[in-house]
Amino acid sequence: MKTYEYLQSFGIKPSIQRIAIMDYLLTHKTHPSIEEIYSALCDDIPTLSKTTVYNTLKLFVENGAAQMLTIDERNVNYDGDITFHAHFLCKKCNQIFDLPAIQNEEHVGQFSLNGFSVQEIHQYYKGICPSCAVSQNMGKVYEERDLFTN
Amino acid sequence: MKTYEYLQSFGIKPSIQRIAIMDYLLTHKTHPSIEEIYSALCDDIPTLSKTTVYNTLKLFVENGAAQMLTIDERNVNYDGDITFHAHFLCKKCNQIFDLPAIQNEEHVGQFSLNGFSVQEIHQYYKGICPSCAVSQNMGKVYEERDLFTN
DNA sequence: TAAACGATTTGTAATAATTACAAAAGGGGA
DNA sequence: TCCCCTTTTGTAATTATTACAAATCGTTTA
Repeated sequence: MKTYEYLQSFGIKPSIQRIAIMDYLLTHKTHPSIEEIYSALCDDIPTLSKTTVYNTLKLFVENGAAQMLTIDERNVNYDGDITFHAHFLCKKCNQIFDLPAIQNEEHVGQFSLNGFSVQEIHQYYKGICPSCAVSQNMGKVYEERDLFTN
Repeated sequence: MKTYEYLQSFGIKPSIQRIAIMDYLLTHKTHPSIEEIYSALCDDIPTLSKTTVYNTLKLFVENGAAQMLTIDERNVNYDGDITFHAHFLCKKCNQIFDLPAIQNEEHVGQFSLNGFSVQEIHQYYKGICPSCAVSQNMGKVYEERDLFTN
């Protein structure tokens, strides 16, 4: 499906900017921030305003075409993948990764939990990602070697 | 246990400010923001600086005496309850509530998931809380009545 | 084709949260 | 009391986000 049709399927009227932003979300699984999207698209759309990126992503979220992640305390991130999955934030490189969610049968649509009307579920993990764990261990190795060389 | 002993049990050297902030966290289950804590304690400690509140909560989190919640995109919130539980953010009143977590056996301590070294798990729900749901329905009732009175 | 209208985009300015940093204050031990 | 280290404080800077009005765009209508 073409991106402008995809937007229309969420009731969103397509525009150059909206198509470009949704395209970016669908082809970059990096859970980008506003800044990342803005910087990346500035080359193609030199007149692009950061306000447009804010407005557009707000529109996408309101229409269910994207989800907003609040895993990183520094800024908000966006995900064009609206299927149910968990996210992992590496405390070292600040990258966000997809992980399978702890399944519970109730995750489809709106449901009630202890009297609370739940519209969204977010499962966030924080820690160290595999590649940062490697460089962390390399650091340890260097430290140990230093014990001998000193 | 007195609060200064509680802090010491996490390796935190007590001070007037640290005790007051931890006391606030332990007696207010509102998941307060920096601003809420600062405003509340200004009466008792008139010289209190907001920077101290930031520094202190960072220290608490680093020492495992409190947890930082990133459920609200507007600001960070803190929780003195360090037991494993989920959180619910009401999109209407922006209050945060405790809910039981989806249990998974791995939630104790650090563990590995798909090669990712997990140090923290957060389960966030977003939607409408019971009391806001009531006022929302009342709004509907008023609207319906207006259909007749107009 | 041009005028008109509503929706979208843009740029700037304001707001709000957070961080950086250096000076001041506090709290023991010698 | 002096000294040293830690903690606190205040201010300024930075950053993310929002508000808002002007400009632009697209489409419809005359």
